[in-house]
Amino acid sequence: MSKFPLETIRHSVAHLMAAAVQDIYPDVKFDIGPSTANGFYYDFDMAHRLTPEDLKTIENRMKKLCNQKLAFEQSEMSRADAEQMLAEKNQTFKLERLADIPEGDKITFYHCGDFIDLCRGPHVEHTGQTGAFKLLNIAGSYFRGNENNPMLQRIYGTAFPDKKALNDYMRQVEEAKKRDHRKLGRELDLFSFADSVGPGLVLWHPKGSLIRHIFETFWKDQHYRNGYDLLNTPHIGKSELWKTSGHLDFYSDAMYAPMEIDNSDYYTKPMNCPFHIEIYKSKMRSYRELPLRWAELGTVYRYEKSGVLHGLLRVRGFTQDDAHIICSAEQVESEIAEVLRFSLEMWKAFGFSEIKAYLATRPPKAVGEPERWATAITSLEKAVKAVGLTCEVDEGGGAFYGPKIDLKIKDAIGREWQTSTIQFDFNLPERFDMTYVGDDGKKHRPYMIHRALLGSIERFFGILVEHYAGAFPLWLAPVQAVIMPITDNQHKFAKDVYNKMRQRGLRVELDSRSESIGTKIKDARNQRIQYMLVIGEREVEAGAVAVRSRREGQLGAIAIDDAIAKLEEDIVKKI
RNA sequence: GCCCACAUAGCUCAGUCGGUAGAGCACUUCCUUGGUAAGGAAGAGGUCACCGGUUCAAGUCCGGUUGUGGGCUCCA
Repeated sequence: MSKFPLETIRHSVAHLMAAAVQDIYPDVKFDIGPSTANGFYYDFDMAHRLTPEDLKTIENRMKKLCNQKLAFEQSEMSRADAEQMLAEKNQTFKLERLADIPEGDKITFYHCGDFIDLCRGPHVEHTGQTGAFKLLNIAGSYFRGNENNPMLQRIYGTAFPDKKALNDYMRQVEEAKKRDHRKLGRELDLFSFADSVGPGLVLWHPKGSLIRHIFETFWKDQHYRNGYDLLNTPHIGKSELWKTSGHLDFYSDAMYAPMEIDNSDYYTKPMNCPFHIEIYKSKMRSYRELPLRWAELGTVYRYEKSGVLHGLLRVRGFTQDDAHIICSAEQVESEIAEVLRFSLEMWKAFGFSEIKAYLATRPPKAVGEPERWATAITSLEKAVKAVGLTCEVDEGGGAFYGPKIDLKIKDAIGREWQTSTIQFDFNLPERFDMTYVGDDGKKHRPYMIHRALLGSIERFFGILVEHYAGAFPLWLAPVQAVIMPITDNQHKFAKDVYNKMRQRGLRVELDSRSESIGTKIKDARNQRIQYMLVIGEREVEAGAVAVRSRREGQLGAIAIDDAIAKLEEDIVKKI
């Protein structure tokens, strides 16, 4: 064990890496090199374009510096001296960073061999104490994260107190790679993309479509039971609709170009809200109708920048599990609480129970009366407390049109995903002049809440694949059982079992290939099939199947009806 | 969109110094009829992402385009 905190080790290794880079590329200009949740990085600017092979070279140089046990020494400097030194070294990025340090704060440098860095520390004592480290990859990164600034070269790495901890981490990274939904999507034949169709446009294969169908049906059913009504709206709408909604003014960069039909411009929808609002406006509304809870699995298209597309997690055509709640001021609080309760219930059904809330409040530039914001934020806070969620507050982080709560869920290997969002909208009710008649006979402006629980079906599906590592619980599995006759003599019996199970609505396959039972088992395992039903001479005689379960292993011969009952029980229990 | 890398059979990948394409798995056919993670043989499968350039000759070198990956930025 090291006597230094992990962040100190990682930050020191970042310096060590910078020292090695300076040795090899003397013209390098430095930006910053902090520790991160999983390691560290350092940003450089230099003439040489780094390649993956360079990482080995840099790593070797780092190891040499480790052996020299060079001390990390702190020194303090006046602002003027610091400026002069950095200017002499032509460290322009460091000069800007120096200017960020508030007047009156101490200005400290750390020396390590020939490398000097503006840094508040702390560091380990010498380069022999830097633990076990590894450089991982090279990336581009804008100075200060601003795309108008020059792009720097970033090297990511990680470090741990000892070799074992590093190896454990690398194994965990491997595990995450094994679960990658893009890899599993191909192996399990769930979905694909085609160059000829276009980037970010998902092709759902039969098995992926089946899983999707199963949870969409569940979603619709749950919504109906929980007081929602279901809507269907078109995929395109006229420009005047998007002008009224403000999308053309504020969001057109992310919209697909219009198509002209009968002298009107039609746009594919980037959001469902305007259509739901038009349904609201199709007749005069009374306070007696409120709250309205309208849900739709609405497919939208957005022009996401090419560099951000990522498997199913970031696409250009996707289906939001959208809903809009239109209600009066008095109803806001209970409606929000109900949405949160419903979200948690939904996530639990899909095997997620660790959930955190993030509340975002009024930004400097915002629409809507301050009292409305205050009401909304108070009701969000109360609702989070009522369901017992831990909550972080992002002051001023809300959208200009209203405050929001986002939920983050933790998956099977501890990664957090931002999924559900519950947002107030003080903008669209104004723009579309939504009203209802109150008990006073006067027109009132309703509150409008957007919410998506799963986020997008595509993204949710990707998360689900990685959460279960492709081994879906029985109620979601596209294939619940494979029936495997050992020889051709059992084919007729196997076919009967297959028909019987299929008639019961079980999703079964019959593997009648002329392959060994070992091969059939191997293939079914690779497909993450939960139940393998082997039929040999003995089973035919007994009217049974030899059950092998993904979770429970060999269960021996079980009578057909009992096996069916067992599967049906698992489906109900959602395991 | 920006930086860097990559693109060879359905998949995973070889392909040396520029000389006209390879393996394993998958697929098809035949043999095999077996007891819980790979039985055997044969066959078919390629505009080496696309467009252009250099060259007697390009999968290989150069430029562009498209797509993918790792990041950045973005996600009112």
